Amino acid sequence: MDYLEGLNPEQKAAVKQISGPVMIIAGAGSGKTRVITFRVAHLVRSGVDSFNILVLTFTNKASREMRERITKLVGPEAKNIWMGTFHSVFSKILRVEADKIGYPNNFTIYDTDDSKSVLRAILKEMNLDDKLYSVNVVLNRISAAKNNLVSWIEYQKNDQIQADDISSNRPMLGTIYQNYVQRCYRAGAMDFDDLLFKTNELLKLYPDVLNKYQHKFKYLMVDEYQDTNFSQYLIVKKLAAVNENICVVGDDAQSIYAFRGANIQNILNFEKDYPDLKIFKLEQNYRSTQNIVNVANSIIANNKEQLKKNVFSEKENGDKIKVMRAYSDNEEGKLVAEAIVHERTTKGLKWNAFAILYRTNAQSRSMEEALRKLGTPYKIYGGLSFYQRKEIKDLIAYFRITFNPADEEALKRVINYPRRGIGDTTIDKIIVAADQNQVTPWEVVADPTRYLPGERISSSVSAFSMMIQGFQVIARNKSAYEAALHIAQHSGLLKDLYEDKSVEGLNRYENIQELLNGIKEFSEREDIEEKGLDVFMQDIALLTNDDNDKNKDADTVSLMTIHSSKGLEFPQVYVVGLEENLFPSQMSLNSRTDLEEERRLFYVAVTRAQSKLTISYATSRFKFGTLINCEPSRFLDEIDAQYLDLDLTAKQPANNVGSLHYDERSAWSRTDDKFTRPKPKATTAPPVKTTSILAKAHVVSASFKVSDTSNLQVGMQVEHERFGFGKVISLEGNKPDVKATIFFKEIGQKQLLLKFAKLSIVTNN
DNA sequence: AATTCGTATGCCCCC
DNA sequence: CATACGAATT
Repeated sequence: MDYLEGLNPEQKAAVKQISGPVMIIAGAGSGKTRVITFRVAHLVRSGVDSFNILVLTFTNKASREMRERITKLVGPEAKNIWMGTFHSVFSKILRVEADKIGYPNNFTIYDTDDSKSVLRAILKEMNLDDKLYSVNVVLNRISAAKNNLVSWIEYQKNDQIQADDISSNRPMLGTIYQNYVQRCYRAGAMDFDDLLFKTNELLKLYPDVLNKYQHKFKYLMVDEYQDTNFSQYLIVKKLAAVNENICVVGDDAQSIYAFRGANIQNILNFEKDYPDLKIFKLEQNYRSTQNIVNVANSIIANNKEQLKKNVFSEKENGDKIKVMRAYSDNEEGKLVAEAIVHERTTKGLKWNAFAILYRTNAQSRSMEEALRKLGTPYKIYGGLSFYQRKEIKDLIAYFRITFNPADEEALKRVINYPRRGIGDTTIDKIIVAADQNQVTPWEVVADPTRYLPGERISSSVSAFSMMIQGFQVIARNKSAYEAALHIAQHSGLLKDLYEDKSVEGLNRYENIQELLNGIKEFSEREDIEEKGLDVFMQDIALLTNDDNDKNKDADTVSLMTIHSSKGLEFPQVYVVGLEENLFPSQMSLNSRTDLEEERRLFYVAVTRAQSKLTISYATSRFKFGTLINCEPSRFLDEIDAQYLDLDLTAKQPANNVGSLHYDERSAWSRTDDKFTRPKPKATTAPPVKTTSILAKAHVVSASFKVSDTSNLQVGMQVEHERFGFGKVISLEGNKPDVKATIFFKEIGQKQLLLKFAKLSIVTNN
C-alpha cells in the first residue's frame, strides 16, 4: 500500500472504498484527479480486471491525462480500461450495436454546424419565420428535449410542452423536431445529443444488451458528476444497477453546465438513489493561498442550494485580491497586459504562469490586442478548433460522404466545392426529388435519370457521383493515408487551395497538409488494429482543439473562457470583465437558478489561481459594435472587502459613468495608433444610403424600355437604368456571353454582359 | 452561375 | 464587430 502514502486520510479512505456506491465531494484544488487515478490504480492492484472498469470523464483531455497517470501506477494494464467522455464511450458502443436501432455502423456524427444547417433547411421548407424560429432557439429546444429523453412523439403529446410552445408563439416546434429527427435518420446521422439519447434507447429496448454492458462494466467511475444531464444520469444508473459499484466524483459548487442540460440535482440527490452510499469530502485545498480560498468561500456562500463543506487552505495568506478598474475594454486589456509583464519581470516568472479568464469568447480580442502590443506571447484555448476550420471540414466531408453517402450535410458541402458547375438550382432540384421519392439526395445524384426524368441535369452531376464512387473503391482497398491523399487530390480540393496564393490560402493548404500528416501517423500506429480511414474520421466530430495541440508546452500566457478553464490551475489568474450584464450574463438575471450558476462560474474562475488573483472591470465596453456603459458586477460587492486590494486608478474619472460626454472623450482623447471605432451616431448627420444616391443619379426617361440586344452594334446609343445614356464602344465574346464596352456620359466606361444588362436602344446610328 | 454588396441580426458557455 | 443571407450585378 506504499503507493497510497502521499494521500491525506480522507483521500485515502475514498481510494480504498472500492465496492458499493461512493460519492466523493471534492472541493476546488483538493486533489480530485489524484484521488480518481489512485482509486482506479487501487482497483487494478486489488485484482479487479482492468477490462471491467469504465471511467467517464468530462473532456478527452482529462481522460488522456488520467490514463497517463494511471499507466505510471499500474503499467500497460491501464490501456485496457474503458475511459473517455460520455460521448466518445457511447459512440463506440453504438457503432457496435447500431443495427439494433436501425442505424448503420458507419453513422455520421453531426456537429453543431451540421445540426444548424439541417434546421435551416427544414425551416425554409416549412416556410417559417426564421426570426421567430431562430436556429439557435430551435436547436436548444430540441437539445433540451433529447437531454431529458423526450422523443419527438412525446414532445408533441406533452400538454405542458405544447402549452409552452404556443405561449412562446412557436407551435411548430414539435413538427420541426420530428422533421429534424427523421432527416438525421435518413442521413444515417446522429447529433451529439443522439449519442446519449440513442444509448438510452438501446439499453431500454434491448435488455440483453444492457445486461451485457452491466456485466462488462463491473466498476464505474464518473468524474465531474455535477455536470451530468438526465440522459447521462440514466445511462450511469442503468449500467450500475447490477453491481452497484459506482463512484461519482464532483463538486456541486462547480456545476456550470446547466445551459446544456446538466442537472445539479443529480449530485444533490445522489444519496436518494443509493441509500447505503458512502460519502467522502475532500475539503483541504492544496492549490491556493488562504486569501484566494477565503474569497472563493465568501462568493459561494451567497448561493442557497449546496452541499455543506468547508474548504480550507493551509498555505500562506498570500497577496490580497487585486481589483482593477478600466474606463474601456481596450484599457482593461492594457492594464492586464502591463500587470502581467510587470509581475513576470519582478517575480521572475514564466509566461505560462499567467492566465486570463473571461466570460465570453468575444472578450478575447481586447486582451489579444494589448498583449500583442507589448510583444507578449499568448495562446487562446477554445474558440475555433482545428477540426472546425472550413478547409478541414471540407475534406472531412468528402471522407464522410465516401463512407456514408446518405450524409446529406456532407453532400451539400462538397457537391459544388471545388466549383464544378452544380449550382443552387440543381441542388434544390436534387433535394426536392429526394424528398418526393423518399430517398437520400445521394441516390438522386447517383441516378438522376430515374429521379429527375426530363430535367436537363448537367453532366457534372454524374461526374461527381462517379468520383465519389471511385473514392469508395479506393477507401476500401487502400490505407487511411493513401485514401485520404487520393481524395484530397482527386476531389480538386488540394489544387484549389494550392492555387490560392493569399496568406490565408497558404494557411489553409498547410492545414490540409497537417491533417494528412495526422492521418499518416494514424496509419502507422501499431497499438490499434483497425486503421482504415473510416476509423480515423469516425470520432472527429467529438474532438476539440486541445486534442490536436502540438506545442502545448510553449511558454505563453493562456487566454480562455472560464468554462474551459475548469480543472486547470495557474500561479497567477486574471479574471476580466466583472460587469453587470456580462458577468453575471444578461440572460442569467431572470432566475435565481441561473444567477447561482453564474456565481458558481465565478467561483470556478477564482479557484483557478494558486498564488495571485486579479480581477478587473471596465466602465464602458463595445458590444455589437457600439459603446455601452457598464456597471461593476454585483459579484464584486459580495466579496468580503478585507481580502481586496482596490486599485481604481484608471486614467478616467469614474464620475463620467452614464454621461454622454464620456463616449466622446474616450473616443477622441486617444492618440495612440488605430482607434478606429465608429463615432457616436448623434454627432453626424443621419447616414445616407449610397445605393439610393447611385440609383437616383440617372432618372430613367419615360420612353425607357428594355430592348432586345441580340443585334446590338458598335456605335449605337443606349440607355441604362442606372448608368444613363451611353455609346457602344465595342463588342466581344460569342453568343450567350457577349460583353459590351459602353461609354456612359455620366459614369464613364463600363463593361456589361448583354444577357443580364437591361439596356434600351435609343438610336441606331 | 458566380460574385459582390448591403443589411439585418446576434454575444454565453461545449461534447 | 462578424457573419449570414438575399438582392443586385457581372
